[in-house]
Amino acid sequence: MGRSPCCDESGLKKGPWTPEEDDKLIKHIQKHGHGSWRALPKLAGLNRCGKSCRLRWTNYLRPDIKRGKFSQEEEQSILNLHAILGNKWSAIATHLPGRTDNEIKNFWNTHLKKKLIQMGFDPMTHRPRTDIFSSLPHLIALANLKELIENPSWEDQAMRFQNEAVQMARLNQYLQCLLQPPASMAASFQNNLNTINTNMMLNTPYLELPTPPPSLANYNANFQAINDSIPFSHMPDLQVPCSLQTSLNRDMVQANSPFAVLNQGENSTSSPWLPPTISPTPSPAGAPPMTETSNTNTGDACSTSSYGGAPLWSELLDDPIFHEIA
DNA sequence: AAATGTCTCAACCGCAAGGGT
DNA sequence: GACCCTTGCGGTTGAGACATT
Repeated sequence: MGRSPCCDESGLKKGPWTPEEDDKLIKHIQKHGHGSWRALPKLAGLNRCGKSCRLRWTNYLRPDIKRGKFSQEEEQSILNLHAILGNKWSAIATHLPGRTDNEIKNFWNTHLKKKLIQMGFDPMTHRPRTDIFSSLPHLIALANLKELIENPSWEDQAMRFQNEAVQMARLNQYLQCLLQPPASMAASFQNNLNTINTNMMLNTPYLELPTPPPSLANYNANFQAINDSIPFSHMPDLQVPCSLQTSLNRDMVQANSPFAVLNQGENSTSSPWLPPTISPTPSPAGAPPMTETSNTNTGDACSTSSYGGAPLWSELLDDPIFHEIA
């Protein structure tokens, strides 16, 4: 495994290490320490560059390296630390005894990053992605709602999430239709989406929340099971059903909704995503929050009445265009 | 069973920081 | 201050393993 030699200008060997080379390196370091990495290869009788030796030692041969799968706790730690430190792999590694920065980086790139993306989170900021197309996972969750309600078994849900890619394509198509003329329909959809998101998020006594359909309790339990199966408890809102919509809206509310005042009243200084005492990595300047875009597009001023309306789950699901495509 | 696609992760590359002269 | 050398870090690559068709 590993990268193949790309050049051999200096006559030094590159590429995967043999057991003999490993043995030489280990014995030399055990006896003399690594000293100058540049000088080490000659002293150890290795036809390698010092850099290669250092990498092999620090990432693979060091005796205190813990190998094998990452535990749930380690995974959780990486997520938490990455939310604070960003791609500072060496800094993250210092908090995970026995794990190397390279190993953590690989684990992040192959597992954790994908998970976050699938759940609609920006892997760099750990915040919900706010442009409409990158929020498709949120919408997919909505698209799954009806079937989830009718089909509460875990196996079926798992199957459905595996088909996410197909549904994303369909939903994309659906959105394309909606965002084209007639503008009234697009505006209606966007308005519905805003309202759905807000209703799902604002678990607050200040608002009159819509009454959920009777089968929603099943749905909530199912969603909880899904959330429980994915170790993202560092994001507090993932503990509740419809977490994806919830988090999306938290962003929305914090940014510019009329309910920002309510939100600030509870926790005026710290981000809900990060520990309060540590400054997060600044988010890159990105697209404006969803509501800003949508409000501009639809002319909806985010009035209080629009947030206190009837439940709109069914309105989305009953949309004939959605069913025509899906 | 073979072909093809996808995933994993060890190892490489280039750059930057820090220290010495 | 300028230059050189060494070390460390983060991004990327690609062979091999594994899964799917």
